[in-house]
Parts: sequence; C-alpha cells; structure tokens
Amino acid sequence: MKIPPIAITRLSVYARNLELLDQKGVEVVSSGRLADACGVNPAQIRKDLAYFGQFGVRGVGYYVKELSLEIRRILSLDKTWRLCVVGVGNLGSALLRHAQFIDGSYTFVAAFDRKPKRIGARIGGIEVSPIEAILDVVKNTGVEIGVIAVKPKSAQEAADMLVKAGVRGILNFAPIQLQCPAKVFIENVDFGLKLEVLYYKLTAASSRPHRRHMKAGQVIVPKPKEPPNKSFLV
Amino acid sequence: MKIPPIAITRLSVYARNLELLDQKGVEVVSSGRLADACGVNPAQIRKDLAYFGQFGVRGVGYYVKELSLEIRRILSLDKTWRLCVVGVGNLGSALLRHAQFIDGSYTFVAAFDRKPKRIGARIGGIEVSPIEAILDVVKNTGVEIGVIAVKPKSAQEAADMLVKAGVRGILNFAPIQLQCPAKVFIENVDFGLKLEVLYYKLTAASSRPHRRHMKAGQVIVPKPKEPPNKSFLV
DNA sequence: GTATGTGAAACCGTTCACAGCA
DNA sequence: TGCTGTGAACGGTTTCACATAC
Repeated sequence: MKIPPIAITRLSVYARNLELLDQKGVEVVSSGRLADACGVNPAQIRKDLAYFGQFGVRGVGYYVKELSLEIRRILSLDKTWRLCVVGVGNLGSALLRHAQFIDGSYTFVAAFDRKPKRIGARIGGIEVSPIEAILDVVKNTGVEIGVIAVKPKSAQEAADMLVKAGVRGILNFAPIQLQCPAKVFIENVDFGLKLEVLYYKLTAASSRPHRRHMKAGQVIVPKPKEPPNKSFLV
Repeated sequence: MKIPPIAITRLSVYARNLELLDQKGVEVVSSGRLADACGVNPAQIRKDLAYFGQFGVRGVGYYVKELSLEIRRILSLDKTWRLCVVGVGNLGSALLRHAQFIDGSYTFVAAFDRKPKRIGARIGGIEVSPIEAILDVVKNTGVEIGVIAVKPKSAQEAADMLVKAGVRGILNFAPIQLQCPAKVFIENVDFGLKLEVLYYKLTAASSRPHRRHMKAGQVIVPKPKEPPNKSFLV
C-alpha cells in the first residue's frame, strides 16, 4: 500500500497529542476529539492509522495508551537512536546540551568539529573529536544518524564523511541541498526557509487585505469557518 | 489566483540557487538548468513563477540577477525584518549569536527570558529583558516577528504575550501547536518531527528491503530513474 | 446509538505537451 | 531553433459518506 509521506509526520503529531491526553488521564479518545487536538480532519486520522492496521473499536474509539504505544512502535520511538553531530558552533552545542536534558528517543554519542581549539571540549557530556575521527568513531560507536550543524560551505563535505562512515540517515541544519546516495535518508531543518515564508505571508496579508468592513444591519456569522492551519506539518 | 503554499518555499529555494549562480558569474539560466540545481521539475519552476508574473525570455531563459531580484521582492527579502526572541536558553542564544554574523533579511532587536539570572545579559549584542517587558519593548522597537524558543510548557504563554504586544508573525521552535488569532501567522520549526520521520524511514527501509540481487546476465540499467528527493521542502 | 474502517468523490498540486514568441 | 508560458492530463491526498461492528 502506498503511504503518503506526510502521513508519517502526522503520526508523530498524533503520538504527541496522545501522550498529552494520557497525562491528563484520558483513557479513550475518538478520531473526532483527537482530530480537534491535532488540528486535522477526523477521517484523515482514521485513514492514516488504516495504513498500518486497525487500532480502534467501533462505537467506542481508540484506547489512548494502546494507540500511543502502537504509533510509537510504528515510528520506532521505542528504541534509543544513536546520533552524532558534526559542527559544535552555536547550533551544534545547543543541540548537544538540549539532548542531555531530554529523556527521549535519541542520544548523542559523538561530536565532531574542524576547529582545533574546540577539540577535546566537553559539551552536554560529549567530548568533541576532530572530523578526521568520524570514520572510526561512527563505526565503533554504532552511530545511525548524523546531524549536520556546520556552515553551508562545509555541509556537503560533512555529509560525504558521514555517508562514508556508514550513517543511514542525516538530519541537516545547513541551508543547502545535500547530494547523497539514495540509500541514505536526509531530512532538512531549515528555519531560514520558514522565516521567508513568514515574510511572504505578512507582506501578502497587508498588501491585499480581504477583511471587509461590516455594513449596518449585517449579521455576525457565528463560526467564520477558518480552515485549520497545517503549517506545523513541515 | 490560488497559489499552492509550498510554491512559496520553493521560491526561497530558487532565490538561494540563483544567488549561487550569480556568484559563479552565470548571467542567464533556463528553467531546466535551474530545476537541476534545485531538484525540481522545470515546469514547476515556470508554473511557480507564473503565479507572480512573466520573468523569462522565450528561447533564452531567465536573467539570473533580474529573476533573483524579482523573487527577493516577492518574498520581501529586500527589507530588514525586526525580530525578537522569547527564551534565551540553548536554542535562543544560538539564534541570537547566529544572527549577529549574518548579513541578512532580519535582525534581532530584543530578547526576553523569564529566569532572573539571565536578565541583563548580552547575547549576540542584544540585552535580555524580563518577559513582562514584551508588551512595551515590542511596541517601541517595532518588532514584526516573534521567535519562540522556550520550553513547550511556556510556549503558548509566550505566544499570547507576543500576540498581545502586536507581532504579526511567529516562528515557533517549541514542539506544540500554538493557538493564535488567524491574523497572526505561525511557522513551526520542529526538528523532533523531522527526526521521527527519519526513524520511520530507516526502520521501513531495513525491514522491507526492495533491492534485489542481480542475476547472472542481468543488464545494468544506466539510469535507475530515482525520483528527486523533495524532503528539503519541509 | 455511536464511532471505526474504507470505497468513492472531490480537491489540489505536479507534470506533460505544445502553442507562442524571441 | 530554443525556451517560456500555460491549458490539459495526470497522480496523489483529503474529505465525504456509509456499511460495518461494538
């Protein structure tokens, strides 16, 4: 069966909201209620889940704990993934330090940088190694995913080294499109792109306003029927 | 005319690649060449541009400098947007410090935090103010976009304060869906979501491999005809 | 009665294919 | 001739609507 790529991102969102519901003590939830929480259509949730199995009870809904677990299994959130980061500048260090306080699905096991004065430093409990060590360290420590947090100019080189060392996935924070063999999966996190989308929206909204003034006697419509904002899916 | 939302993100990508071409001294580019650089279909570029006007010359292509300028104008990259950040922990400070080295379309004019010991510190040249100051400072300094870099628990509160203070756009790094009035535009940067998509892909790829072994006498296909990876479009 | 699971329909975005123009 | 601009065809995703099951 063909699974729309965006459905995977939605599963992550469902998982998050299910955890929140569980924390609140909610035991059963319908696709309608979960859809409200996630900002999507109820049928979409049922379709997305249907790609992977049947998790609900007709006439009842979904058991929160159970569904949460199922989705976590689908997304492999039930293991601890081993990551390394290349580049411990502002962003790289922030990621390392952030991870140390998160009890999550991943852990950093190595960090690399090119600048000699950064080598040997400990950031977020991880010692920084020279980039030449990538090949050995990645292999020896079983790193599965490499995080690229270097400047755009060095990003492709970092990717090449990570691929050579055997990582199977790359999370790329540099604003360039990496070239990698198809067997290596790449996800990009690009806040510059998001910012530029914001610029456009702000500009478009103020240059062509479509909110009309009310005329006397005009009735206030109870629900403006705003379509849900789905920008979180990127 | 209805413009597909992702088209805006692609325009950003086109702009980046046009700048690279310009730096290389390329003066004219066809949709085909630009498409190769951007990893999209040539017709897509022409369609995306057609939403905003006619920028090319038939039989020739697009003048790099000119098109670059046009797109920058469409995205309002030709002004300096005024940003503030709420939360100067690992991520918030990294953003402030990063911005100070970028000669770009934005500048941070204020930073806020709740923790008393962070107040008054200077990060990336910006002094940190208490969150209670948001209302005044945002109004007085003309902040247009607020960046949320606080913990998920405080993110909605930060958003409320920013909205009250009059920002028109929010760049949200917290992994929750913010509730805001429709007039305020929100873009989310959520590396956790990206990471979880990677988990899924890595798991799916190894649990059901589709690369078959070659049989004797089998012909090597010259181009495997891989569809372009569009994950950069968030 | 109520909510899931799922074909069918509607919708939206992408790509094709070619007319139009330098 | 070569490449843009664009209607039409295509393919994928979302939503509807209802049969199904508790």
